[in-house]
Parts: sequence; C-alpha cells; structure tokens
Amino acid sequence: MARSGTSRRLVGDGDVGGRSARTRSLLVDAAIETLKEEGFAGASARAIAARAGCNQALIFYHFGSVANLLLAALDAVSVARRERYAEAVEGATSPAELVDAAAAIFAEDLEAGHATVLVEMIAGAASTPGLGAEVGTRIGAWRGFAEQAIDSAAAGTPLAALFPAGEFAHGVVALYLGLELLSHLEGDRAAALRLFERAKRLALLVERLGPPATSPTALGETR
Amino acid sequence: MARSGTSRRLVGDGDVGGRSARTRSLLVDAAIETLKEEGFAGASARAIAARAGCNQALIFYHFGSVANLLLAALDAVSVARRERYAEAVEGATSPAELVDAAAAIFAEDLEAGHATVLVEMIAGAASTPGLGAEVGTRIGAWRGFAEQAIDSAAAGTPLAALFPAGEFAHGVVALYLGLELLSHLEGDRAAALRLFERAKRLALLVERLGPPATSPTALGETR
DNA sequence: GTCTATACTTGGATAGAC
DNA sequence: GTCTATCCAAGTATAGAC
Repeated sequence: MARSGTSRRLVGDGDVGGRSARTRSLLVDAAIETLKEEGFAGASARAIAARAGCNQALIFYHFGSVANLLLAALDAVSVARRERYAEAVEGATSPAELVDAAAAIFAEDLEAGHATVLVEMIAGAASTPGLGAEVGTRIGAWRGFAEQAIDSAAAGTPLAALFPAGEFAHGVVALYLGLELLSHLEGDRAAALRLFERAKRLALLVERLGPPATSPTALGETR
Repeated sequence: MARSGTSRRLVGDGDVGGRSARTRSLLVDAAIETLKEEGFAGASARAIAARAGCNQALIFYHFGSVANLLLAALDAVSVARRERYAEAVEGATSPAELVDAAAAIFAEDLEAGHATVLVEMIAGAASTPGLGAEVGTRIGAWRGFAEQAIDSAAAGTPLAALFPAGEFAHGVVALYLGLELLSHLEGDRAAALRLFERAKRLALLVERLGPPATSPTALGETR
C-alpha cells in the first residue's frame, strides 16, 4: 500500500530479508500477539507498536492503517495454518481419521491462540466499515478448505448422502469459532476437546453403517 | 452501583416508572442497539448516549462505567430471551421437538440480533480486565439452561447414554455462537437455518434407534 | 526506513450549574 | 436527575528531521 521505491537492496517486490521486510514482519507478529491478548478493541496502533518495539508511525508507513495491518495479521495466520492443515488432513481417508486430524489441529489452534485471531477479527469487523467484507473472503477460504477435506473423507459413507459437504463444513467452522469463544472465555480447553472424542465415536458409527468405498480396509464387514 | 438516595418517589430499590428507571432503560436499550450495529469496539459512551438521546455523563451516573452498562445490556437480553426460551422448550418432549423449538428460537435471535450481543460481549471482554469473568457467569447460565432442556428431551433415547447432556449443551452453545459469527459476517442467515433441518432429521433417526420412554407416543414400535 | 514531534479526534470520567 | 463544561488519556494520522 505504501511501499516506497527507494530501497537500498534492489530485490523487487518481495524485499525479503531487507530491513523493511523485517519491520513489517515484526509488526504483523505484534499485531497477532495483541489480538490474542488484548482483543480487537485493544489492538490500537500504539499497543501493537509497543509490542513490536518500534514506532507507532511505522504502522501507517507500511500498512496505511491499523485495519490493514490487522488484515495482514489475519492473512499471516491463515497462510501458516493452511499449510499445517493440508499436511494433517492429507493422510485422512475416513471420517474417523479426519476427526482425529481435526482434533489435533484444533488443539494446537486453541493452545497457540490462532483461533482467537479469527474470532476477534470477525467480531471486531462490525466496528469498522468495509472490514467485514475483507474478513469474510478470508473466512470463506477456510470453509472451502473444510468442505474439500470433508468431501473427500466422507466419500463412500452414508454421510455423503445425508449431509452435503458444504453444509457440514459451515457447521464445522461455526463450531470451531464457537468453541474458541467459550474456551477463551472460561479458560478451559478440555471441554472443547472432549467433544472431539464424541465426534470420533460418531464417525466410527457412521463408517459402520455403510462400507467406506475408498478406504484401504474396506472389506464389506461391519467390524 | 451509583444509585442515589435522593429520589423524589420513594419506591425503594425498584423505582419502577420513575424518571431514573426510564433513563436507565433507555440507556440499556441503546447499549444493546449499539452492540448490534457497531460492535463492542464501537460501543463508546458517546455513541450509546447519542442513540439514547441523552447525555453521555448519565452513563457514569447510573452505571459507573461503560463496561457496567454493557453488562446490564447483556443481562437485559439474557432475561428477556430466557423467558422466551422456557416457553418454547416447555412443550418439547423428544429430541426432534427440541430441535424444532431451538430452530425457532435461533431464527429469532439471529433476526433480532440477540445473538450478536452475546458474541460481541464475549469477544470484546478480552480488552477489559475483569469483564471476562462477569460475562462468563452469564454465558454459564445459558449453557445450564441448554443442558437442562437437552437432558429432559433426550431422556429415554440412546442419546442420553452416548452423549452426556453437559457436553452436548457445551457444543450446542458453541454452535449457536459460531453460527451467529458467520451469519453476521456473511449477511446470510439461511446457511445456519439449513443446519437445523439436518439436525431435525438426525434427531428423528436417533428417536427411531430406541424408544423414547417418556414420550406420550411411546408404543415400542419403530415408526 | 525509522524516528520525533505534533495536529487533531475521540473516549472515559468528573465538577458543578440547574 | 439531567445537563453543560471541562480535564485528561489515548487514538489515528501526518510532517519533517535524520
């Protein structure tokens, strides 16, 4: 947005490793941390800059506005987590395996505060005109990912017929966000994790109702 | 908190119908409306007072702080909705009937913005020390209500054995909050309501797996 | 690119007139 | 109980020195 043209290192658009990139990265990390610990309402330019150990004016130089920096923070979290998600979901070929992968991912997100960043940005978007649309497209990408993972893991099970992957994904993302809200509020992650245990058993139940056609262990038996 | 002792009408603690009570009510309503439309971060004393059509200083006179007024707003929504919930859930004696009642309630909450107030308060609590605990006890009451409703509607069905009401209630409240976040963000209530259709079918499925012992139509047949 | 300094706005909160 | 006036802290954003 305000990328200057007078960089000493001529490394083009990326400027990776340059001083500018380093500051941007510091600010993005500080913004993430501030969203986690102070929430959207506490994520002011001054608060973020103090955490980054640099001057408040740099936020406007590099990002133009606080809202833009917060969006960059949301993007950073999204990119980092999507890589991890793809890796975790890769090996899941049945509903139960997908639940296991989701449980592991979600436990990490709760523990590290990644989910908090999403929730604070969604809830906070209401106070800044235009921010809602920007956040919406980013969350839409998460739901798309969930839909794809569910679609491929549910293939061949009765779930695919009973519950369209798109609707299911919407519910999963909502549950993810809601569990984060409650966990954060009550300082208790265990209640959320117990639900994944239940989901696992339900998934095994669903698998038994119909043979998972794509699973390598599909032999037509019920157990 | 700052209830004066020099009221002209000597009506004790309530002061119902007095000028003071009227102003307090106006402020609480305005706070609710502001939370819905501007979010927690936009719910400043000035913004709320402007909506209430009165002076900003009155907030501090009547409630001591903005945070206290917002808590009073949360209480007002909780009380009003709890009455409605109790009425809606009263007639539900089976899982499917409870889902129907919940769907009706939730549609109202989404439409009127009651759910938004909850979500904004939970997410916003992170920025104000001490607020989280206050909000937490209020949300805890909602989960308690859900648990009780689920417990009595699930009695006699296989659900009761497979899924403790407490855990189930936690998931339901989380889903409620998450669906509100997504609905509000994407301006689309339909996606959330479709999930209740699916839940209804699942509830009917569960009822068929085992006879609902407490239901008046329980005759031991499968259909 | 980063800092200091500063302009200007908004927000929380209180004092005192009515 | 309500209003006006005001103080002060904190916020966004920009200008200009280095």
